[in-house]
Amino acid sequence: MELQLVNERRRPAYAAQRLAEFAERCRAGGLAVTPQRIAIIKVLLDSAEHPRADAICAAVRKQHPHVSLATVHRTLETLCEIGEARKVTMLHDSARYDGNLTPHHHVVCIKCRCIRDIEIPQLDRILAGRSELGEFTVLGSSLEIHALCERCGAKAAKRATGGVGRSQRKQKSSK
Amino acid sequence: MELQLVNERRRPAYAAQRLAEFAERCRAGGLAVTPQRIAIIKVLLDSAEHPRADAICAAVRKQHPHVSLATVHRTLETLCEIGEARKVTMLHDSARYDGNLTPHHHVVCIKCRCIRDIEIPQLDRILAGRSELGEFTVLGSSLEIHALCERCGAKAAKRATGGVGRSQRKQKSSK
DNA sequence: TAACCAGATGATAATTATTACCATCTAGGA
DNA sequence: TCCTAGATGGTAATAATTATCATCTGGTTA
Repeated sequence: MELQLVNERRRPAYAAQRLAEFAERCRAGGLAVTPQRIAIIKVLLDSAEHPRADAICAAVRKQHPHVSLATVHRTLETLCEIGEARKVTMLHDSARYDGNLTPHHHVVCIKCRCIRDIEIPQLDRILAGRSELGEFTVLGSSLEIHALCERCGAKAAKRATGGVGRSQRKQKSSK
Repeated sequence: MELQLVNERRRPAYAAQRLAEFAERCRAGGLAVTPQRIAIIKVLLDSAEHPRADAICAAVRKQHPHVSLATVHRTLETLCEIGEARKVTMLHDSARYDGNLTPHHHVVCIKCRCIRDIEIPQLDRILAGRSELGEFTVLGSSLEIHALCERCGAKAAKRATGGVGRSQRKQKSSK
């Protein structure tokens, strides 16, 4: 299977392009274009580290020392909501455990966060043949499929048809 | 690609088997076999919910009302270390963000938790063709490859050869 | 251009999950 | 049966995130 580390040399051009489009995309998503948001997306686009909120905040503060950590947290979530960023750690809220040791993967409902096991023997076979990846020594892997479960899908469909038309972005997942 | 939800009917037999082997496996892993550990693995094996520590604790307390939540947290981590359980949320400690919106996946070092992007166009193509999975509506997916980065792999190798031979289980990741 | 206001921010308190600590207990070997 | 390394319970401490709220400002409208 074709499988390779992303070339870091592509980053500057990609970041520049995304930054150029950022203001327009904010407006499209119904967001004000603030200096904080621009500073935060800039740091994120320039980083290869998949950083945490505190690291982004520290980097932003080099230019804008007044920025609040709460703003950074809020902004990152907001950017994810309008699709300008992606949270790598979908289920980071709390640790979840699995007693099933047989090779398997997971489907996760993005709303209620229920998880079910899935089997993909073909994928397991392909990955079992890989022991290194660039400078990394491969130990294992796990595919996480993001989905809506039956119940949450039904709710979303009902809201879409019978809804009162209020801003969709406001809907928070019911933890 | 073969890809299906795991059949829940298999669980009872699997759980019984694992439970029967549990004491022996604890000893093999250098762990005492305590009533708490047995109660915790039993709850975990009987659950399809990929539960959190507090849910496991609540279930355990139905039989052993005295069990501490701290013990449940510790035990779950310990079970993962000897390979009797698996943490679904490898990177749950804190949220990590990514500004790269092009389809890609991640390699994660299990020691230092550094993350690098990888591309697997073939996998993306396969998954893009899937819009439902049992009762789930598929939205996206993310493969997480667990690995050792160059630096951490080198450290581990040095410890293995020149080490003082103390219990490997004790080594905690340096956050 | 000026005035307005919904939404954004900063500062800080509150919450939540997890880990640290330590006195006590116990599994399992001598 | 005795002993001790390791396990546990109870609780304090920590760390990440979210909530709250007074203030501010981007962007629309008059």
